[in-house]
Amino acid sequence: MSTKERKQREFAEREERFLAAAEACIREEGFLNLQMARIARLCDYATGTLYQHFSSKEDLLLALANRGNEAHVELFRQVQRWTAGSTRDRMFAIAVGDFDFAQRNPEHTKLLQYVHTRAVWESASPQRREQALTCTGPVGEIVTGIVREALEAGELEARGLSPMELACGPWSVCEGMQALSQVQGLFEALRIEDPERLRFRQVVNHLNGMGWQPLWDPADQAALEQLVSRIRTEVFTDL
Amino acid sequence: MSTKERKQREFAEREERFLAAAEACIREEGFLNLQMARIARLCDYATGTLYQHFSSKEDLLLALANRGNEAHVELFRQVQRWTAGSTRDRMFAIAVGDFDFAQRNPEHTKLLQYVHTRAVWESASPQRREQALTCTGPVGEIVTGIVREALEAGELEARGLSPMELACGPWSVCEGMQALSQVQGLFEALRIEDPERLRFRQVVNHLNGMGWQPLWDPADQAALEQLVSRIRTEVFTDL
DNA sequence: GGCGAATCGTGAATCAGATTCAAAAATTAA
DNA sequence: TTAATTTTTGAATCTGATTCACGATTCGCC
Repeated sequence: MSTKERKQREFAEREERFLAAAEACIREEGFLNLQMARIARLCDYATGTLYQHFSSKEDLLLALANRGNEAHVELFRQVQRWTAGSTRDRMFAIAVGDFDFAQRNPEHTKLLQYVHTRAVWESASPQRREQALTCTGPVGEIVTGIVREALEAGELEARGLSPMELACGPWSVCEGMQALSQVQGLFEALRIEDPERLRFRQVVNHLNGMGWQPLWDPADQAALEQLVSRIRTEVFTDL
Repeated sequence: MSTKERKQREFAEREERFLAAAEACIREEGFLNLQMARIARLCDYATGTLYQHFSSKEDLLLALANRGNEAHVELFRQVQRWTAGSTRDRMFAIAVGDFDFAQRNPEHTKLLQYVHTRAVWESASPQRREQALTCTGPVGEIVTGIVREALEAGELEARGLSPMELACGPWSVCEGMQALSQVQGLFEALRIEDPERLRFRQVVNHLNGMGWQPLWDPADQAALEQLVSRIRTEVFTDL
């Protein structure tokens, strides 16, 4: 059935072109002004054709978020390859990568936040939602891998939590700080001057609270900055 | 100028009526199906009149979120009044209250998440955004109040962070877990069975990591459950 | 009270843009 | 080559937010 396969491939290629066009549109004018018809026109297809790929605009947005996730996962893989760091430093590196990724891809970050909204999430097709969950799989594996290694090395104690549950701690700290910093003006109103430093401090605190060895002195700002810049040069060399 | 005052009062009353009607609509059919015209009609006003109060639908949604914030703040006040608990227990009580509030007001929680989205936030009027920031003020005061008290009592060390920055730690944990649990199906996919227990564990870990005395044994599940239920009966008596 | 000016409320009309679907085109099968 | 099937098309539909010209109301002043 080579013809059927070819069809499938072509279909996938077209979808990719749609997504690339959508991304271009978003770069131009932000994702709030994204128009379905414009995407189709940009690719020389009719609007209706677009709807053979995406059940709705929200569905397309989620697909776009999923697509961008690839680059995100790549960061995590880079951490995975960084065997020079301790398990704790690697977990911390995840947080640094996550932060830098958000900084470098503000539109994608906004989009991600938007599609994770209950309102939007529920308007996407079930298939797309499943795809979204699936494509966070690798992230989960990498992170729990680090946790598992730490458990085996005795650098961390499970205390009744699964590796995934343990990983959720630092994850929610990152996610939470991210969410807060997305609210424009909040940190200013709260008189918080250096959100980046604060975020990393919170992660350090949290890792300490998990008892992840070796514990850090959270007050040692210099050491923290050194670790961050070390991670940025050693792990995320391409950025 | 009593007539001018009366005008203002009537205007405010009308706004309140609009918001109440909007809330009723949302209860009926979720905030995604909220229609401006319907709200106006429910209050026996023309659509245009609604727009004298709210510059756009997003603006109205943010106003609605701000309005609901009142009940949220009330929870925090209850914690403030609970002088029987240690500072640490009080901070923990904030987390419990926050969680329970989200459970009890799912529509409001979804709405809050939605309006905090960069996309929506930026479509609201600057005045409304400011109002939103202002009305989180009391929350900040209560929480930093607890932190300050802990600092004075020597139960917590600042280590170079301001009270607000310290408070951001537990806050972001709550916010992050909240954000993750809003993504329908995520915890199931991650094989996390008891998000509530996990959330409280994360908060305990985090408070430990901040060095907030007295430290807790995070593995002591029974003690944790006891604290949670104690808080629920002693602090949030009305729920 | 009466008058013009200013403000307010109205809701039909406008506008935007997502979504649909009947017809046309292309592809496949016989 | 023709008929059946699938795909594509894009104009038409539909929903619903937003606007604005108009009439009603109130205000300040005489």
